[in-house]
Amino acid sequence: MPDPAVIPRAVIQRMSLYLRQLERLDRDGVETISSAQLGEAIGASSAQVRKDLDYFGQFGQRGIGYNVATLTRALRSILALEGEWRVALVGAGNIGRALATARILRERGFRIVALFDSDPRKEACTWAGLRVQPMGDLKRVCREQHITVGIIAVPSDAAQSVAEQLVEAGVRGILNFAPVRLNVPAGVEVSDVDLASQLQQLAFLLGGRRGEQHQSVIRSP
Amino acid sequence: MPDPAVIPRAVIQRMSLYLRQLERLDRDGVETISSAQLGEAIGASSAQVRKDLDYFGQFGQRGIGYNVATLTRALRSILALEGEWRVALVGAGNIGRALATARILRERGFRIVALFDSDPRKEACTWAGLRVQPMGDLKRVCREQHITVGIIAVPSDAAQSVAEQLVEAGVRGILNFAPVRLNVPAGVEVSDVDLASQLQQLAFLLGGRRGEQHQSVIRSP
DNA sequence: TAGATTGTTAATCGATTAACAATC
DNA sequence: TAGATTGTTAATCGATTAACAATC
Repeated sequence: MPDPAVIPRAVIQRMSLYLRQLERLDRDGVETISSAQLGEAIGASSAQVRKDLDYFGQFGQRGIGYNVATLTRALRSILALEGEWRVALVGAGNIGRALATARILRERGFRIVALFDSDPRKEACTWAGLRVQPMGDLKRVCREQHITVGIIAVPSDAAQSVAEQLVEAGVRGILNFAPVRLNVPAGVEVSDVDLASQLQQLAFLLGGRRGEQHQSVIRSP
Repeated sequence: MPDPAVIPRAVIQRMSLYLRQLERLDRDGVETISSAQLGEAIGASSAQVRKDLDYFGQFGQRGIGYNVATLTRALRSILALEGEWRVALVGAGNIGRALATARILRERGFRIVALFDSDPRKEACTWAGLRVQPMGDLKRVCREQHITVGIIAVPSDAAQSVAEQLVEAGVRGILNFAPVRLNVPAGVEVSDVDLASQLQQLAFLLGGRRGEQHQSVIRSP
């Protein structure tokens, strides 16, 4: 088992994918799975799976594989997903509404418990049973509600300020939809969702191909 | 200049971040930028910036730096962003509506030109001037409209089928919001948006810290 | 026992950083 | 010229894969 202090981001990312797969298997009543099968499901090699798990301990039985229920519980514990994370969502725009209404986050352990927007006209809105609150209340509400995760879904030029207010309010993890790099103090974690960047990467991979009529630039191979 | 056939995904990702920064600088009237400044802006080293650009050619002037306008145009061309990519959005749910209504994608070169949903009741809807169309029309419309990129915003169990229909309709790049791994033929590129996974990674990084009262699991250091 | 599969080390592969000659 | 900064190679670092003894 390697030094647990230095676990690569890529490993953590795969851990969450393993967990998702394991939860599915568990629901389907599968009892045992091998590293080869688990890897196959998420697009990794069996060696990769075993190495990843090795960062955290020994979970399998030689000759047999891994017990799905046991490993599921272990990964939930490792990823700190026992219990529920309480989330504040800032920005009552299109994305904000989609996230507040969607149940996928709740099902995976993240519960949005407060909405904020700087526009007073938005305060009339109630989404998924939550009233949109003014930014001035952010600090107090986050403290009262024991909120430790924030989602930033505001325009780019407001994002840094919102990040600072969230950190000031005790938030330690931020999911950021604004296409800017946030400056946060050490100990605060930021994860960016950058859809335009992802689409641009797709564009590169597709090269000049955009339908016969509209072809314009073709990368040399 | 290294072999251009094998460009790491990480390089492409940074290229799109460089471009975003350059577009901002260009708008602000900045004429020249060094690799150190450009790296600083996106959180990379100057060597990294120079190495990344080196995959595609020579764009700078020794002793001076890079001309912002020139480099911006070069990156747009490299990322195949001259002109507009035509996009089909499948799934008229929360996320679908947010994406259809948001203008950020359009501003960055991606135009949603058709919406689809399998639920006939959704066909009454018109978002951002686009009527929701039945899945049966997907193939015909994608062909007619020269659509080469698709966005999947449907429930997990429908995602693979939608992917297949999109590929069948000529789509070559897919942005996938469903938390499943899509199987697509070679030559089709998939980019996943997995918000729950991103939040779970944050949860791990935050360890057991979830507000004093609610602390439950703490990872050993 | 024989076959299967883990845990773990060593080898390989790839990506980042350091360094510096070229040159504006 | 002197200072700055690129383009590019070599050195370092880190992550993935291969291999295999341990063992169910």
